[in-house]
Formats: sequence, structure tokens, C-alpha cells
Amino acid sequence: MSNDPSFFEKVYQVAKLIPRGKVTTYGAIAEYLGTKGSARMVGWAMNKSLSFPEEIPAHRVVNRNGILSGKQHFGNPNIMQQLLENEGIKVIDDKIIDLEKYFWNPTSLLK
DNA sequence: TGATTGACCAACT
DNA sequence: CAGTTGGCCAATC
Repeated sequence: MSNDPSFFEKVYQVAKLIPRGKVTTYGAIAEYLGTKGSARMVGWAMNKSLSFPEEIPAHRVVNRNGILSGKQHFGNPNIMQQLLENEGIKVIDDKIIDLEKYFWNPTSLLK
């Protein structure tokens, strides 16, 4: 099969690999893909992923500040925070506490 | 089909 | 210190 994964498809591959109880950032995924500037695309891809049949933990992806940027896209803004807290991640004021502690870098897959 | 937007990030002014 | 701009790729108008 000819694999020609677009930026878009790679995002899903990485997003599915995010371990439970961990979070990552749009920029980290984009950087892993080799295109740091496409961080916006990652978020946008997540938005579409909500409509996809595949289970993609979009709630484990936040922005560089650890803020739940896309909480509004889950239908109800509370869902994203509840999911994160359900995995043991502390979220206060739509922001992840000790982000570096829960942060998971997709680049770990390379080594 | 050209222009605009988008769950971002970093650098520059 | 805060606002603006450039960058990236794909989808929508």
C-alpha cells in the first residue's frame, strides 16, 4: 500500500498514542511532524476528529500554556476538564496544573 | 478558483 | 509590556 500520510493523518496517529493521564501540546505534535508552524492545523485537525469514528483523546491536547483552548468544541466546555480530572490531571480555571509533570512529548516515539 | 479562517507558537515592534 | 506579523496546511465561503 502506498502510504502517503499527510500532515493531517499524522496528527491522528500521534494523538491516539497519547498515554492516559498525560497531555501534550499542539506545538509539540507539530514539531514532531517537522512543521512547528502548523500548530494551528493540529488543533483544527482535532476539531474534525470529534466527528470522526476513531477515538481520539483530543482532551489530552492543550496549548502551550496548558490551557484548555478547545474546551468549547466538546459540545459542553465542562467535558474536557472533567475528562482530564478523571485521568488524575488537576485542572483549575481551564488550565492544567503542573503541566510539565503531565506533559508527554511525542518526540519520545522517535527514540 | 482566490481569499479567508482556524482548538497555535514564537519572534519582532 | 502588549499588540502585530509571519509561518504552516487544509477546509470552507
